[in-house]
Amino acid sequence: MLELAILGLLKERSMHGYQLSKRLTDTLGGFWRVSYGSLYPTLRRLEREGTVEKVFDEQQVGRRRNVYRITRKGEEVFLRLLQEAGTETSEDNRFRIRLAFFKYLAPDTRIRLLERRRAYLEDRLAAIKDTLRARRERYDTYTLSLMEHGQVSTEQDIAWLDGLIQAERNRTGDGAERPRARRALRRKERTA
Amino acid sequence: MLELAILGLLKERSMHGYQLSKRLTDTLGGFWRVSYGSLYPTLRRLEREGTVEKVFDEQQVGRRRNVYRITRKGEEVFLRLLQEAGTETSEDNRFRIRLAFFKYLAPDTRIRLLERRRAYLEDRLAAIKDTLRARRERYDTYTLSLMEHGQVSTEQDIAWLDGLIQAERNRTGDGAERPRARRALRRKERTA
DNA sequence: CCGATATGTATCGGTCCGATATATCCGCCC
DNA sequence: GGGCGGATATATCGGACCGATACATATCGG
Repeated sequence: MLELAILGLLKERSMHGYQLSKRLTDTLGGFWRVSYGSLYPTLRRLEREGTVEKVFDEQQVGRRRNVYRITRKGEEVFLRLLQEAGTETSEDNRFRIRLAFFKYLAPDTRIRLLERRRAYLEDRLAAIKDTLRARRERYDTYTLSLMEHGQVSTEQDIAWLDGLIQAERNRTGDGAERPRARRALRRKERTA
Repeated sequence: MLELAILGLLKERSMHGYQLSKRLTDTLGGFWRVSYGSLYPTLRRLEREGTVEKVFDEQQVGRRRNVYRITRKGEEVFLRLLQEAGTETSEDNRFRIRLAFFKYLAPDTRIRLLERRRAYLEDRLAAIKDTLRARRERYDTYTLSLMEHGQVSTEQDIAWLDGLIQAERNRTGDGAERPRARRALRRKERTA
């Protein structure tokens, strides 16, 4: 995840670690605060792997800083990472990061990723509804409120995604192709 | 976090690892899927620390299972963990878990935690608004949509919290004490 | 000029994740 | 009855990421 974010930001312009952390914290609006304990080791790992490289600051005025630049290989890795989406818990944040770099993707890839995310959230929503329907009486007020809030939030996230998908379709001017109802991905059986 | 969740569930009734994971995944509605890679090692750690202990299944019919019971010390640790709230990123999930065990807290402690969480979200909201006001033109459509969605979601989370706080006040019948505007916690300067 | 704050890099221990291995039990269908 | 798929159950491994902290240097207000 961090790798994707770093490469994406360096694609815009070369930066050093501290700038990366600032930029990232801003964009994600507090949903993810990058930790130096992951950032600096990751930067060195990426350098070792050849996806980023140090920019030599000849004059070296002022404070010491390691400015990094993305390499050709890094660009390739970035585009590959950007397109593959998983179904893990951490995908919540990963999707946000992905979206922040959507401009680098082709419109149909964008739509594919948005619909994939939508299907995932539909799954989550169905799971919550199942639990609420089948075992509602088992939970206390607070847990219930938690689950109901989770349901509402998820519904609103889906609505937001629908807006993005619609905007994407309008942008391409492709209004003829009607969206098909997609089969849910990896539907979890919660009715055990 | 996992420690709090395990102790909380074991407080209700003794369980083995697999049951814990099921129960947890249900309650958190897909926002957090407990990994066995954390669950089993943590259970053993807790046993080592003496907050849980194995229940001896004398007959040992059927499949092998390790049933755990919470100890007296575990109860104490649980109540302590439940009350202390931080400001880390992981607090998003931690708060959800905390809320799931709110019934074990005194009403005024509940209100304190809810207001603390509210203040934290207000901070986050202010940070997002700051960024949007000061650097709106710097971001592309997708990043902007991301941040605006973050804003809306946070606002709705706050409204949800307000509902919970209000319900709590009504429950105690203490309608006389008017809520004071709380100073925000650790307000981040984003206007650099 | 001094102290507080911001900038900048680095490391440590620890928690948690995701994948995978292994084994047993149960229901079902042929 | 025999076998097969799926649910139950525990365990481990490498790695990602976190939170705290240390340690510098620059900047700015008073």
